[in-house]
Amino acid sequence: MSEPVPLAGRRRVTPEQIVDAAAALFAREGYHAVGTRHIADELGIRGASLYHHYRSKEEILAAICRRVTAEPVEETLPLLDDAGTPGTRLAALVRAHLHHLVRRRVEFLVGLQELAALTPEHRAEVESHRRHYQRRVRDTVAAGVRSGEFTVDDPGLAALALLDALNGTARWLDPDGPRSPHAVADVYVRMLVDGLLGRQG
Amino acid sequence: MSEPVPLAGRRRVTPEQIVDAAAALFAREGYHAVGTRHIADELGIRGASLYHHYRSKEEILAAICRRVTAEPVEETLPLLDDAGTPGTRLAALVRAHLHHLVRRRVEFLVGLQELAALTPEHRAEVESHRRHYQRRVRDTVAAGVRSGEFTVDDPGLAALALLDALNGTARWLDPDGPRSPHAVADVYVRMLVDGLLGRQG
DNA sequence: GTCTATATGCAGATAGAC
DNA sequence: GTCTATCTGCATATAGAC
Repeated sequence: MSEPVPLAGRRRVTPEQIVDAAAALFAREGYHAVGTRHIADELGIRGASLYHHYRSKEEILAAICRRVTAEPVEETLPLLDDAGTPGTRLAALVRAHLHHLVRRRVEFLVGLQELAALTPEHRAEVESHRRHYQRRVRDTVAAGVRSGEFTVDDPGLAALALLDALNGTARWLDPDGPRSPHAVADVYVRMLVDGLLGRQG
Repeated sequence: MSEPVPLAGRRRVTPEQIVDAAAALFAREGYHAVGTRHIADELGIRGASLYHHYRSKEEILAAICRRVTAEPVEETLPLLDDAGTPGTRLAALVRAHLHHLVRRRVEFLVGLQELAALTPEHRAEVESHRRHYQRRVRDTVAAGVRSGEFTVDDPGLAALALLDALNGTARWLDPDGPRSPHAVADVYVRMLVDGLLGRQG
């Protein structure tokens, strides 16, 4: 998130600040509803100045999406290679996944909703990362089924349901709300790993 | 869905056909990415002719959203008033909810993603229906907890997780794919009602 | 109920000064 | 690295003929 963005005044901006400001606007109003001038206003610069940092508005969107698809693969997925049973490893993934969703909430919403606005190349990149993530979760669920730790019928569907439940939190989980993300994570581990996946013991 | 829409040629259209065509386009490309001419092209009429049926593009969007928020409240929610335990009633709701998602798939995706494009009045209407639906599910979960049928810690979070898992299917469930919606519903009832909610017995 | 023609405004993007 | 000025095109919506 870098730092808070001023509302007006002439200044120098970084590519990071542009991505932050654009992500917040895209998440709230939608990519196509937000003009380049709108992004620039938020940063206190003129629309033309954006093009010194990015070659097009779509490149800004792609930067947002890249941030939010590469990170989980690089930072969260390795938890599935740690020691422990599939159940303990997936419990760790659930917590880390929710942590990531809170940290990158607006970027995540943009990446989820604005896929259609990406060029085919950029979209393919995002979808490839997402499929990879989903496949690793599914394989871990399947390992737990084989070892007898889980009791689901279809590891593929279970992985989809688990990830959809996790990702859905981005729409309503408020870090400053009554339920802290940490408390939600505790409940979700029980509901999803113990409940949905049917962890025994 | 009424009937298939021709690709070109001069014809008379109904408000239903406009909504169908617009919903498909909005779901695929996003509300703001689709022009009124684009919708008209799909129907084989001119852009101006749309304004005989709807006063604005946003009214078309509102009609799509109304269709997909009123229906579940009127058709699916009554299942929670039937006889049976909270578990059997929620199992029926899961099946009906998935059935609705398949039948109104594109409209549902639009209603989920384009809330920000609605006028405040139309958005309030949609959100009110949605909150009502969620509240009824939560209350039924809570009833099951009180009766000892379910074992979740937080009925509110459980309802959210359950609905997020259900709604997520709209993004990937393909009626013509390898898993039939009916088969998916069977698995989801087991995972969500027996698993996530911890139904005993 | 659809058409042609058009009003009006803003979109993304570029050129070149400072 | 940001600015002013501007290009070009398409957006939503309306007026009035058929």
